[in-house]
This record gives sequence, structure tokens and C-alpha cells, in this order.
Amino acid sequence: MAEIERWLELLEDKGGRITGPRRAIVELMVNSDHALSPVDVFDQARGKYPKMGLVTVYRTLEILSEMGLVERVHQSDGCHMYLRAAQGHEHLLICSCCGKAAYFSGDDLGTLIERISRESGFSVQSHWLQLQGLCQKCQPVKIHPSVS
Amino acid sequence: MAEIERWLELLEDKGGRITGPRRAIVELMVNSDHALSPVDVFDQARGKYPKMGLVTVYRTLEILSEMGLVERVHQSDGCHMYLRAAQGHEHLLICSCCGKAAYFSGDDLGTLIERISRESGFSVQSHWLQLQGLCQKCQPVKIHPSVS
DNA sequence: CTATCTGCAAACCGTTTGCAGCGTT
DNA sequence: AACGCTGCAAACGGTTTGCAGATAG
Repeated sequence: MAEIERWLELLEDKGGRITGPRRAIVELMVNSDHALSPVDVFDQARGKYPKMGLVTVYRTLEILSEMGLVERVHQSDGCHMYLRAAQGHEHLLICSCCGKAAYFSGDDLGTLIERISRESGFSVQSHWLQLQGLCQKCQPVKIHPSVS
Repeated sequence: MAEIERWLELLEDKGGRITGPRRAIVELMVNSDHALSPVDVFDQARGKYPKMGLVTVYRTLEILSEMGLVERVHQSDGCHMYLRAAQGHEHLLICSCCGKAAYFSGDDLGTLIERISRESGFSVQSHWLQLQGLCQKCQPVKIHPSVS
């Protein structure tokens, strides 16, 4: 996948070095359609780079996040997960069962935001919209929650 | 304020006891129009009840939150703040400078959510919408950020 | 060869839990 | 008097930092 090389080149352009651990993490993040916690990334990336340390995962995700290639997803319990960044103005739809994530666009919040600004006197800087639901795979699971 | 008594009565109805620390925290939460962190609550409530312990703040906020009188507000850094709960279906507008909060209603996400459900195959369970901005007081502050 | 990156261990910070004593009812 | 609540101290879990050795360029 050329996208992996693109990320690594951007990293290099920034003066960073391309190393085994970083390559493994980038490969994972480029390809995953699930939001992943640092520990998820650690576990999965160890398959490709067994000496991987958890600290390196944190540091690399931080860098990718600063570069705008990856974004932090906020969980209701306060933990963070990471996901390939949106392209342009997109919002997130996340499966509350398995963490599968999809971006969507076409929210029309402009009118609402304008009204709220006018009524409240706030100058609105940004908005945060996220939908929670069940993906196709997980819908049957939750309908019969007797699985536990 | 009768609202304070209402909260305390609800607490009593649930089998809870009305104590000094709880009264101080309830008074604070009923009256505050800012989202407050547990430490904020601790500091401010100590004015009314000097022996207050931070643990009691956590435990009381947890109870008020379970009762639906207070809600957790998620911060981008993963920390939690607490705020008097919304009435019905309202969303939050928060000042990114001072934390002043206001609820608004009248979002019309129904159409959007229906479309996304159809296109993605997800069954959407809930949504999470929050606007960040600057309140009237803080707008001049940020225009001249030399204050630091 | 040099600067960056890595992994370990330890520090850190917000939050939760165990427990003995106190206060409400 | 009985039970719930409180505060302290200690545990906890996710995240960050200090450091010496490894490695990319």
C-alpha cells in the first residue's frame, strides 16, 4: 500500500527516522478500520515487531497525531483510542460493541451553529459530533445478549 | 433556592442521608453555570464545608450522576467535568477558555442520522454533539492572548 | 559519528477502594 | 443503636518521563 510509504515519507520530511517499530505501527494504523487503544496497537504490532515496547506506541501515536495522520477518539469512559484521520470535514460513527469506525460527511450544522451563536453570544469555534451504534456484524450479538 | 431542596429530597427518597458535605456539593452544582472538575468542586465546596475530602466529592458526584441530576462532560484531554444535567434533549455549548456552559436544543439530526444508518448499515443508538467556543466574557481575552 | 529512537523502570496523576471512626436517622 | 457516610491512606490503571544503550542516517 502506497499510503504506508506516504506516511513514512512525511515522517522523514519532518526530520524523523524510519524504524522497525514505527513501520509496524504505521502499517497497522493505515489499514485498521477500527479505533484502537494504545494497548491494542501494542498487541497487534508485536506480531510484526516482537520487541515493541508500549512506550514506543504512545510516542509514535503522539507523533502521528501531531502530524494529522491519526486522530484521538474520545471514549465515554475517558480513555483514548486512535484512528486514521478523517479526510476534510468528516464525523465519526463508531460501533459501541466492536469499535468498528466509519467516517461520514454531509452534516449540515451550519444553520444550527449560526442560530446558537446568535442566541448565546458565544463565538463557536468547533463542534464535536459523533454517532454511536451497532455495526452490521454486531447487531445480532446485541439482540441476543445472552451470549455473555 | 428550592432546587437545592428538591435534589436533597430526591437523595433522601433514594435512601441516602443528607449531610454537610453533600449539601455543600449540591448547592454548588445547582448554582454553577460552569462545568467543574472534581478538584474545582472540592476547592469551592471547602468554602462551605472546610473538612471536605476529595473522595467524598467523587462519591457524591457519582451518586448525583446516577440520579440524572448532574452529567459528566467529556474533555478533549480525557478528564471529566460535571455540570447540572440537561432538561430533555439538549446539547452542550462550552467556553474553551473559562468552561462556562450553556445548553441548547433544537438540533435536527434526525434526517442526518437516518441517512447515515441507511448508508452505513449501522443501527445508530445515540449521538454526541458538543459545540466549543468562546463566551462573551472570554472573546476579548483571546483576541489579545498576550495576557498569559 | 552523531542525533534520534528504543525499552526498561520509575514517576505521575486522576480516580477508586479498604477501613476504622463519625454522624444521621 | 444501626447503618450510611466520611476522610485517610493506600491501591490502581493509563500515561509520561529519565536514562543508558541501540540504531538510522
